[in-house]
Amino acid sequence: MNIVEISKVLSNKTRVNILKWLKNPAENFPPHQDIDHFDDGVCVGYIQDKTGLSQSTISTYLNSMQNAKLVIPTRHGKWTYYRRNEEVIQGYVKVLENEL
Amino acid sequence: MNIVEISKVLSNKTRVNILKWLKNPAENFPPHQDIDHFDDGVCVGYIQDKTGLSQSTISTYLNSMQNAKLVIPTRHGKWTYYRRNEEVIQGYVKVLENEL
DNA sequence: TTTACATATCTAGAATTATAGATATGTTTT
DNA sequence: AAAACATATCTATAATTCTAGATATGTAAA
Repeated sequence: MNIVEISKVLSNKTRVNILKWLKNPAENFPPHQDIDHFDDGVCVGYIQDKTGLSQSTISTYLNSMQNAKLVIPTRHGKWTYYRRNEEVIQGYVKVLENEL
Repeated sequence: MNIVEISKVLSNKTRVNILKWLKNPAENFPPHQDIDHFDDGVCVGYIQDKTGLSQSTISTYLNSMQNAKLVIPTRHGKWTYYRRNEEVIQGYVKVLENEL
């Protein structure tokens, strides 16, 4: 749980939005075809479409979010699905509450 | 209350430390001479000494923290004292709790 | 009213982050 | 096995942040 590293992730509007969108995938993304639920999160392509940024940029963003343990990737066939890591996200808020 | 702007402040170890130190000035800084309490916070010089960074850097940091409304400056003679803005700090944690 | 002092602002170079095109990797389909 | 597809990584440039020295401003002391 690294305040500085997580704050760096949150210091970008798009990355904050991605986290928010992932709270409610069904509301923010089209349904997946190969998988009829969002249990493992949302595929990179949908996230990219929603942001309008390039594929490599979004992949880089998701990688930094994964390094900070804010999201968890799961591979299904050729897709990678990302979902929130609620434990870490809530833990971060708690740490701020206590330490900040 | 801007998540991105405040996160930028928190994405630097020194700035996070300054906020933490200001929670308990009497424990983290020497007593002031012109003022015998810490009601208005801590003067820039003490903060600078504690960090070991240059005067201009600390002044810049404090300015960014003030812009984000995380700290409140008060001038006494030739000194400027900075204290935490608890309302905004707690408010930020609440916003994260709800929105993130 | 100079001088000294505390802090703020200006300026500039170094370091980091943002962003995307090109390419690589792994998977599925044909 | 080749082609198509989704994502990751590499490479490079633009933009931003970091940091400090120099300078300016405001206040107090001599």
